[in-house]
Amino acid sequence: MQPIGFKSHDHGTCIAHSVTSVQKQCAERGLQLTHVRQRVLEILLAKHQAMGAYDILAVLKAEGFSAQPPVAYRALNFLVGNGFAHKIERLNAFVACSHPSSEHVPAFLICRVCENVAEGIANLSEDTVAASARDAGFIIERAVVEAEGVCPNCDGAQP
Amino acid sequence: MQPIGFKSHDHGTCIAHSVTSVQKQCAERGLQLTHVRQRVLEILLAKHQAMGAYDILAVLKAEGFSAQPPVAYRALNFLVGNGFAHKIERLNAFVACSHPSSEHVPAFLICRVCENVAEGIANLSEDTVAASARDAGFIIERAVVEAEGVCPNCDGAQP
DNA sequence: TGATATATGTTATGGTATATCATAACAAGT
DNA sequence: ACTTGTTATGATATACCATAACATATATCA
Repeated sequence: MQPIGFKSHDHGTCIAHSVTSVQKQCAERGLQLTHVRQRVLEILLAKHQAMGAYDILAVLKAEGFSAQPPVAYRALNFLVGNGFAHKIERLNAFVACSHPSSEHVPAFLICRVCENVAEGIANLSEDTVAASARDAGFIIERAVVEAEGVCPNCDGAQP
Repeated sequence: MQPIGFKSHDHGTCIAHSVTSVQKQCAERGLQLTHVRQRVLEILLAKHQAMGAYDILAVLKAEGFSAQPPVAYRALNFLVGNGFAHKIERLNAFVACSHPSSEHVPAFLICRVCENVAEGIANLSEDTVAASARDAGFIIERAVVEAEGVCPNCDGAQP
């Protein structure tokens, strides 16, 4: 599967499709995609840059939502916990999931110049990581790959 | 290569060997392994659990070092920047590197029960991650794998 | 309806990290 | 000796990230 995020595409339909997909999954799984939760998802979808909780909070505030930190964190925890968004630990920031319909190990390609983020999929089960874990008797429940580097748009433009 | 950290071993010699190795590398590479830096490395080596900067700071303080946050962060940045330690983003914490003599993509196996951490080595270049990056034209400069799960010592003991 | 669970509002606080400015220590050039 | 460059420390303040705790409201279902 291809990472998205470093190619131009139609954000409008991209956002609409993702929201529809998440709504459908919530309905199927008995999850409540409340107003705030959906709005936070949309805010994340509107960028391919990772957003900090306080950035999101600022947007919510401008729209008249209550804007104490827990409001953002609760919505983010809902989205992350159900696979609709991811937290990028390296940046203490969040992104909407690009592949929300399937279980996967996300691999983030983080451009250190423009700070855009693309999400790919890692296949750790065929990596030395899986062998290490097996040898050690360690059971992997969740995993993430975070790679920092330079995206094609910034390569050459800036060192 | 095997992860270490979930097997018992002789910490005393483990620490001594690591410190000697790092001292040697610093000498070769013209890096100054100052008193604080070495002490922080030793503090990290003394555990296989990740330590927060403020945990380290508390130890330093007890030993009479100056104990403002930048003291710990500067030493940690030196160690991380030169490959002698790693930061585990998921925990906002630091561990001494288990393979300080070679460039590698570290893969952390983090036990969510006992919070011990083992370090293995990932081979992303043969993972789908490398293909994704290549397709996207993204140049990976640094990467890390963080896996959360249950270690062999905790499996069965606690759900 | 009433009982239970889930979601939100709000205040306060805890934990992590860095910016900034000042100083020390030492090496190297003039 | 004097200046300059460089690297490491000391110290203060503040920015930034995240959650605890408790009250209130809304949904869901027996």
